[in-house]
Amino acid sequence: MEATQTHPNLSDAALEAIANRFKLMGDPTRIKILHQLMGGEKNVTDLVARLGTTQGNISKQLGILAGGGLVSRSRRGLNVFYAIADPSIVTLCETVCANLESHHEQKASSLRRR
Amino acid sequence: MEATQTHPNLSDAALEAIANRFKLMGDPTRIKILHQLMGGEKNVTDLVARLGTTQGNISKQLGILAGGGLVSRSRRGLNVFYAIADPSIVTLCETVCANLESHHEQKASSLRRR
DNA sequence: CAACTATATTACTATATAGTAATATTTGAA
DNA sequence: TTCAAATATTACTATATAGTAATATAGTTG
Repeated sequence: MEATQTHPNLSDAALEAIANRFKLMGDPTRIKILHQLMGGEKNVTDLVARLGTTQGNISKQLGILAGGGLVSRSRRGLNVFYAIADPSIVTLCETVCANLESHHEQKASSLRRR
Repeated sequence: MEATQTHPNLSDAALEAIANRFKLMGDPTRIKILHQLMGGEKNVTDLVARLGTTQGNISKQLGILAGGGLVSRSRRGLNVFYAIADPSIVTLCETVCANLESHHEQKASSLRRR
């Protein structure tokens, strides 16, 4: 017998759900939206002003994020405010971030080579 | 003055790097490969047997993962063994996993509605 | 109501890429 | 060498989707 596994054994369906979550976060515009929302809820116009793309595209990407349950939507008058619906998003970004930072020196030195 | 921010302020380049990491993990086949590698290093033939796709595709996806620094490659004789090069991958999957699980009851009950 | 603002949707284009089949390369053994 | 096994690469197809421009819808105000 081997040592007990330290990682969960996941079904294909579970793995596909996981991949889908990452996919939602795997687009620059959507990550930038999420990053803005980490500073608090924002309406569409605000996001359009902060990011460099069209209103239609922001609405579209927000729709995709909302569809995946990553952000919540709440209308107040003319405005629709979006907010991060799942705090684990922040954790995920922090984890990746920490990792990218720790590879910086390494990457810089590899660029220095030759 | 507002309270100090609890989230990092990231450059566009950093956000794009983060998105790229998520993108690499945002494909079912690649996540399944990573999941297999969580059980220990595997060679290509082994992965082909475990997952349902062609050898060429597995090699291709492994190349993409290796290019992104997510897996390492080491040849031993005729075999090439791949292993997870970045333990944070496991953390990321666990974080998503925990979250999907906590939404199960909720999702099930919403299906039950009507 | 009409006019206006904010957001969503539609139709479209262009691009990226997952998957496949076939072939090439690499390595070890006879 | 020649052969066989394992892996990588190439050329291709089909599909998904990010982005855009234009239009539609929803809500507000006069």
